[in-house]
Amino acid sequence: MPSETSAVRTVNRISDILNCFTSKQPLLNLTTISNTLNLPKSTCHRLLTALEAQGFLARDTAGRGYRLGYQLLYWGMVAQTTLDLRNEALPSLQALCETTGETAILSIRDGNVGICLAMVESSQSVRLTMQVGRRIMLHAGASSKVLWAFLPEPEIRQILAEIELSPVQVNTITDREQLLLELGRIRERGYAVSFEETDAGAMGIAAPVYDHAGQPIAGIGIAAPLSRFPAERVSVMAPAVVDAARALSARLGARMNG
Amino acid sequence: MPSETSAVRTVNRISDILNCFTSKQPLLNLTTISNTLNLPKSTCHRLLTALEAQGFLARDTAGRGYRLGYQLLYWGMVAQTTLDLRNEALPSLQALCETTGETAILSIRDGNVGICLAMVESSQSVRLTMQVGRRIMLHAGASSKVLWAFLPEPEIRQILAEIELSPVQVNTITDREQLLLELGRIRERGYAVSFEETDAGAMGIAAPVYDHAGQPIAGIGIAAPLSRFPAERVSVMAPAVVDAARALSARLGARMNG
DNA sequence: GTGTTTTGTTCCATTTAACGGAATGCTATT
DNA sequence: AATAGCATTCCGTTAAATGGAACAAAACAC
Repeated sequence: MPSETSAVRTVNRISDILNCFTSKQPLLNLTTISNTLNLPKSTCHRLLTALEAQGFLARDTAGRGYRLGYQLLYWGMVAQTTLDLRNEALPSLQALCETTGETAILSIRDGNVGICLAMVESSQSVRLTMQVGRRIMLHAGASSKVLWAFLPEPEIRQILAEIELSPVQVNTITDREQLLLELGRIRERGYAVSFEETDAGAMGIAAPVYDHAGQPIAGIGIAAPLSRFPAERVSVMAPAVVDAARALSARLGARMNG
Repeated sequence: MPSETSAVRTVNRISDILNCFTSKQPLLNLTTISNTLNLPKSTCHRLLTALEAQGFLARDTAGRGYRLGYQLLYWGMVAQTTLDLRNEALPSLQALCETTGETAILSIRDGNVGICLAMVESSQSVRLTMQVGRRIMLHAGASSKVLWAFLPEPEIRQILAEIELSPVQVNTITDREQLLLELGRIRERGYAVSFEETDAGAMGIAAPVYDHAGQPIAGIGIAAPLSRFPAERVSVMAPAVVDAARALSARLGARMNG
């Protein structure tokens, strides 16, 4: 599944190599990577050596394989601290977490994936967990759906055509028609809701955040265990989420119509 | 200052480009990068476009420039969760923070720079702050000095010859002879101490962590405001730091001599 | 310990993919 | 409308990356 569409092949290859590493597969050796990407061993070896020299990768202590390097840690840190959206959002998340008592999440769309940009965890012992930086699929979960429900129709159709609707949990929407209708409902309602679309025993509510140009650029929401959050409670808590999103939008310079 | 020594030029260039971005200079445009690296604009443009396509970089909302992309956030996250040293160290840091009441830091050496790998912040209102992933210079601060004080002599001399001893704070050691002597003192004492070498009004204590092969691979230490930590208190608190380092080493499979 | 397989590393002739100078296009700014 | 400061595209050239194959080093089996 090597990626295409890029002006410099080497960049794609590097990206492909880095994407071989996941939390579940943190340690890979030359042969594995070479096979996965259908890259000749010598080519792969040369790239890996170069990546290691620059700190993209590091050899495991025992020398048994490669892992992601500390340089990525550093760049990730710089990326994080320089995202002004994130900085602006932290107070809103904090407030949202306090008023609802649940984990508050800021998500953004990057192409056809969502990313958790920031998070404030509920202090309750039973709580939903997320990791900053984690990629999420656009079709499942309130924080994901809200990221594209408010885009212009053509863009929505474009994304809908491109993404894969793999089932994640019992209620994941896997039908394109259904999903399109759901996005419509989200627009009407002004916020997205999900029950067990991504995690068993979990639900979520999320509302869109707009930038100064009026473009939907992020989603702010909460995730809670079902046990504490029956469907009836959604309409009670949703306003808090919508308000938080609106407040953040305002802080980013968005002008609300009406 | 483009880096050399790597098998694939493109990898170096990518690394150089990414390193143009810092917390202080998060937003850069084509011309700036092109000038900084002495790279022809067209070449630079092609690379930037490719990097953007793969998520290494992202265009600023207003389209005025490039910033580090979310993909780096993701890779950074994966790197962080897969570093077993970090996972092993967190309990030690937590304990150290509790017994001393100060911010506890785990640092490692990556070539000629140190990196803050993990941190547990003191709950005191006046406290030292660090950021995970931040790069630190090897010659200033206890957590830095301890990273190479216990290396074999030739390696120490090698590093000493390569690094630049720029003054950071009032007490930063900027003389190579002095620094060599200081490293000797650290070896004798078994831990490193610093007073205002990196931050005004701050001090630090750090001890070496050894891996299963007996190699010094990390440093564990505390950083505190001077107001709370006069020189007399060092000898009282140092054992706690040394113990934490020793405990972590043991957990990593290091066998202590004696 | 010896043979065998697997994995990692180096070599080098070939060719393609990256290169970069120059021309063009696009926005702001005055 | 003119200018300046950028960003983008073009295309002939060439060096830089390529990858098959040979070699080396572990890891494994017996």
